Amino acid sequence: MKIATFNINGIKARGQALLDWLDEAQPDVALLQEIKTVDEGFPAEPFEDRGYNIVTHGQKSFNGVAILSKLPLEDVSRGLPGDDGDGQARWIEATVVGRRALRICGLYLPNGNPVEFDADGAPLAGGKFAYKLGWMERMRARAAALMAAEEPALMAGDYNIIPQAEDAARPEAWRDDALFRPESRDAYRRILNLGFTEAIRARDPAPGLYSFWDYQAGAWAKNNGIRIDHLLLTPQAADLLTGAGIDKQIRGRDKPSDHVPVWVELDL
DNA sequence: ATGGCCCGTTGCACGGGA
Repeated sequence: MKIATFNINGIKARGQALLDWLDEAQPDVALLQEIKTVDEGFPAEPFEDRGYNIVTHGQKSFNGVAILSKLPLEDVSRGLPGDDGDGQARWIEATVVGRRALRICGLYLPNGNPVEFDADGAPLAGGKFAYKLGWMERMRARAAALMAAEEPALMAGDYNIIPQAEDAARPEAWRDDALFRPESRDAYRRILNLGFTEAIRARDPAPGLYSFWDYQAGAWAKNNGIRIDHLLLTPQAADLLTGAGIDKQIRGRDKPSDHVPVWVELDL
């Protein structure tokens, strides 16, 4: 089973590019981020024509996540638990059943910029950096529950986290950015350290693997990229891992997203 | 060396992204 994550930066602007990639890559499951539409605005027909079931958790203009799956999706859950007042659509879960069941979480982790602190040196309450860190603590709680279930599960999406310096072409340029700040990377590692396997690094420890290139300043032409889209697997899912990759070539096409798809193959 | 983009909005500049 091939499972991919792809921040498409707007389903309305990226529909055809997404269809082209689906036709080539043939993922069984695609986790989408930044659909940037309400649920009713998702253009479902061409995806359903290709045999995909679709579940969405959208909102107007910003954010929004979705799951496309050639297998039936069961027990769909929308929103990250832990804050009923959080109106941002950044988390969706479902179970897909192949030879055995796999719980899948699609996520769009907050960017977190600008990084702001109060007079005591704590992340400024109400600010975007504090929202990011709070969201990650809520995610850690959900991740711990997945781990405790001792079943095949994965959490994949746009993490907006550069895990290590080798995940950026120019790490010094990101030093004070919310994607690379020590607080952000520590929060990511607290999740990882629950026992998850990050698929790309598990398969290929080489530096220079990226999943995002900014639209500005010729970043793609210079290969000035960062790796911020990740797939984290529980041990029971990691045992099934047979392949992982990044579809980098997508970034060189007309009207691309600034992210590219990242995928795993699981033997189930 | 520097700066360069793109998406959605009941838009016509701006917020948000990373």
